[in-house]
Amino acid sequence: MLTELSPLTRKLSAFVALSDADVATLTRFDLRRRSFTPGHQMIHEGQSGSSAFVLAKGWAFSYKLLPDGERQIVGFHLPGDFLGLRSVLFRTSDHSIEAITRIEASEVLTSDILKSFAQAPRLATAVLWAASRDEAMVVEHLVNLGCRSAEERVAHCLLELGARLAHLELGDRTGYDCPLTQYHLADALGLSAVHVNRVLRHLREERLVTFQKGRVCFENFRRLTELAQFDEAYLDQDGPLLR
Amino acid sequence: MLTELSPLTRKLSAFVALSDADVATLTRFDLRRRSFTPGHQMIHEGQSGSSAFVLAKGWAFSYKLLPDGERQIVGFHLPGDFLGLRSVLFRTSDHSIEAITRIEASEVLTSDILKSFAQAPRLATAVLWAASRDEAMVVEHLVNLGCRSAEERVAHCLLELGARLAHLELGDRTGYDCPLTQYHLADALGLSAVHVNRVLRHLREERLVTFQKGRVCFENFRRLTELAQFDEAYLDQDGPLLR
DNA sequence: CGATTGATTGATCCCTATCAACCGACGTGG
DNA sequence: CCACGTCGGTTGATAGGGATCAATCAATCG
Repeated sequence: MLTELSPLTRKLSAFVALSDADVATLTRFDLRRRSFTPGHQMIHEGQSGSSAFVLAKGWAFSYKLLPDGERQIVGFHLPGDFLGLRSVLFRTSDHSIEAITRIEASEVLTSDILKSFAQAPRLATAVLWAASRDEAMVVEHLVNLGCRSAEERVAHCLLELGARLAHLELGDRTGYDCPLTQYHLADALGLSAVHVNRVLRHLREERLVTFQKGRVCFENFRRLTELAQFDEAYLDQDGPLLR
Repeated sequence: MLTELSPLTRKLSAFVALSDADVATLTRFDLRRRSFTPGHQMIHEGQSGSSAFVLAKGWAFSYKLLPDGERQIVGFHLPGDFLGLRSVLFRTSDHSIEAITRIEASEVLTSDILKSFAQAPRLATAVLWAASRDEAMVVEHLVNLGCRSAEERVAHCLLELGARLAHLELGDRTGYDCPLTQYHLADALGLSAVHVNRVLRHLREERLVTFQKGRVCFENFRRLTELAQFDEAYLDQDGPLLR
């Protein structure tokens, strides 16, 4: 059965045991299927009245631009992720989201979300949980920038993506396909692209990871995890709180 | 009337128009009043079964510790803030919270929260909104570390605290009382305490801000805002989405 | 085929960490 | 009441990590 559920349903089920009615409501989130080409701006900072999306296939990233042109990538988004929830709750979006690969996603209207909360309180809890999990990822990202060296940051980022993809069965401990450029990594990690390149070379020379031609290969998962002080606790919370 | 409402109620009212029943439910969050002394650990990372708090008076901060002893301060908390919501939703806390000043707070049990969601769906939406606002602050913090220089970071941090305190009428454009040490700033901004000191001296010499003896004084609010590229949009969202 | 995008490497510079020392304020205990 | 330890703030000297500037190269593409 699980294979027939949408990625979002699967994700939320990990938190609360959803009733059939809840699942039905969620299923309604999955109509209005759309697809986007690489580079498409799905959500614009400052835009009001934008809707949210549930990512079904492909990679995206959310970011903020500063007046001086600097770009900070806040996070990368993978299938199952809820995109632009904040843009809907606040009426005007405080960040932008861009497609990296070709993307398939379901558009979710503000009214869908608010109505479903009124009808299905368990679902509201589940969405709050999912939002909290996203916040936990941003927090870990913050720790990454605040406490770690360039090398540790790159390692941590590659490991986090690996762990998230593994949950989706899109990768394993040997590696995964990764459509990011070194510029993406640089803007996510607060480094220059030139330095990201050097760091990747060093990690390769140390036989820890390689990231070439769209593929990340873990050469020494153990040592890499130690180097990055990577602890995936923040990614998979232990089972349903609400039964 | 507003003055009789708890800080949390006031905050959530800014988003959804709460019914009397909702307000009553929230009022129940405000029993179990407790107080803590400076330095008290209100929430421990890794601890399970901890409860959440609504901060009524005083300052606190949440942080994460890395295995190597580095500390990243994730955010500072002011009256009205919901502390440890994530610790409750995930069963085990992924961060710690420590009191900076003497604190008064109301303890909120997990069961209170979950029950209230079932009874008052609007309230669930309001809490989700509040959580999203917190996430927006973490995101801005991330941008701070990723894109700004030491000087800009310090300026931005002092401005953000000023704006938040102004909303609470605990400060204005001239300045505010600030119980932070330079070590707090350092750990929040990914800098060394020594460097924070130098930056503060420089900002003082440039007649932009002073931070001495527990008081922040804005000397040139305009120029400081420009320097920090500070835009308070992420702090106050425009009025109720749900009426 | 020229143009663009992403990866790569080298040289140089500067911002910030680190180490070290010192000061004043405060609290505590002999 | 003074000695002492601690904590927060301050300043100086030095070192290093990462930015910046510049050039080259491979792959892709209209």
